[in-house]
Amino acid sequence: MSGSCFAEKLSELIDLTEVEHKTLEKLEERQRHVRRGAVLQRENEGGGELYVLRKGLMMSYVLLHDGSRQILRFLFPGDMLGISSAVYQEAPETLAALSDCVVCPFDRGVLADLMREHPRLAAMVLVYSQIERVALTDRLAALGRTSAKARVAALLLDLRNRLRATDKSLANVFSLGLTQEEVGDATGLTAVHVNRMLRQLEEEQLIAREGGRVTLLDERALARAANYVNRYEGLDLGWLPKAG
Amino acid sequence: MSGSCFAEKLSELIDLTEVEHKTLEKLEERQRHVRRGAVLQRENEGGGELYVLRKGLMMSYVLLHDGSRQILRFLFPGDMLGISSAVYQEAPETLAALSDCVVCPFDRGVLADLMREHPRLAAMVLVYSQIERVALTDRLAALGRTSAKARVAALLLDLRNRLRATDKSLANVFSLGLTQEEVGDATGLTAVHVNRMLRQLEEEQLIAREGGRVTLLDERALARAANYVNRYEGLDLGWLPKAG
DNA sequence: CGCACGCTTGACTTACATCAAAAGCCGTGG
DNA sequence: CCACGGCTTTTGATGTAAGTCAAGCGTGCG
Repeated sequence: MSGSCFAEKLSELIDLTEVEHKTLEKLEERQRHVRRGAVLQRENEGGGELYVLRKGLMMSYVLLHDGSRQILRFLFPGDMLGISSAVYQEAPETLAALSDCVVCPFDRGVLADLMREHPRLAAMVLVYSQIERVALTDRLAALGRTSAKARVAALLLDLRNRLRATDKSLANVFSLGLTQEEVGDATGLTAVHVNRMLRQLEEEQLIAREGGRVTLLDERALARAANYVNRYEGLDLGWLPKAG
Repeated sequence: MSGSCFAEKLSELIDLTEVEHKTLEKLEERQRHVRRGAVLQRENEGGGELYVLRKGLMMSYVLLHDGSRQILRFLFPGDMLGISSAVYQEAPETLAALSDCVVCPFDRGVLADLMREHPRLAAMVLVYSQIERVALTDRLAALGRTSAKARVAALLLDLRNRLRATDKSLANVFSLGLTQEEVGDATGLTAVHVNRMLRQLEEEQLIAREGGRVTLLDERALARAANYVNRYEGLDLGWLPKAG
């Protein structure tokens, strides 16, 4: 087992060579602990570093002029953070920790080195950036065209699926680790309405709740109600450049 | 001037070498004409090819179970299309032409070659994919947290700015080339409500309209109302691998 | 010419927001 | 160990932005 979280994630899709492993370990040489609630990078500030998230749950969000917040994405162990901020002089989004986290900061130059020396890894960075793109378009469609209930259901399904990516043993029960306010900021709803939607899902026997833990009782029906597609399946990587 | 649309777009950000130019021309060796309304690639179908859009206006969209449509993105000359579809066995989105278009199809293998032999171009593909990512998150925030009027205003501003990227002479007047239904499908609104918002923007002297042409009368106020940020500025490319 | 499609406008409905208040829960300090 | 203050969660009453339905109009095109 490698010392790199990112490598571990890549290993699910391709077989890494020894050299590739070594290269990826360079991304995670340094470590930094981030307290729950702390901000790793603030919107409109410069000097964006890149990170690999090693442990914990984070989110990225933007604030609008009226003070409202839109959560753009939840971040899980193995995810690479701050690529978009690295491309801009000023970060387009804030990165904040939802639980105590461990991140590995690395320099943009290291990414450049990686792209120069390891085309296949460069291609994989592009692949993940496309997976994320598709996840964003799914959410865009959800916000633009689906009901409040569907959006909440989709969020529950997606969180569970992404948690499961790091913890295979995870079944239908999990603690979502978000306040209803945060669920609202992710789905474009108010906390009050999120509460009502959760209760409705509960009444319809689609989920159960007790003390912050959620159980998905009827995953099939939930996915139907949410227009949900699991985007972590169905990839095609046959075209990648050869290793080495 | 190069024969490649994509190269032309890249040239705005970096100075391409002779060899890089040659490489990019390979992406646009073949040409295909696409009629207004025609579909280049359909959601959930396989065999996704990649394209560079050379001429015209296209869009990508998804259809939901209830038949409603969410337009994800408008595509302009110089844009690379179908990267996300190339990563999946089945295309996650439909590509359709809003006007008569010319596209240049190329194989995923060509992209792999490019990434292997030209790290700097590979990095630029990643950069554009991040610019697009940020554009999507801006739209996500708009759909989740802003009013109908703001969303319509943001769409008008963005269309004008992106049109101007291909035609520098474009000022404040342009024909948007979209039906109000399409504007609605992009902003998560109904055609009827789009109409009302346009009229309101007109009444407030923010825009003027006549026969499909729109004039932005007060760009500053419009941007403020829309929470709009132009994402085609403020890039930082100092970290790119060296050419060659 | 006439038909289809897009635009416009009005009347009415509805999903979600807002406002408000009470009750649980959780860490902190006396 | 308990009391307190500050978050969350929950629920009800009311408001409103945007959707739905419907009809009339202009216009380009077969």
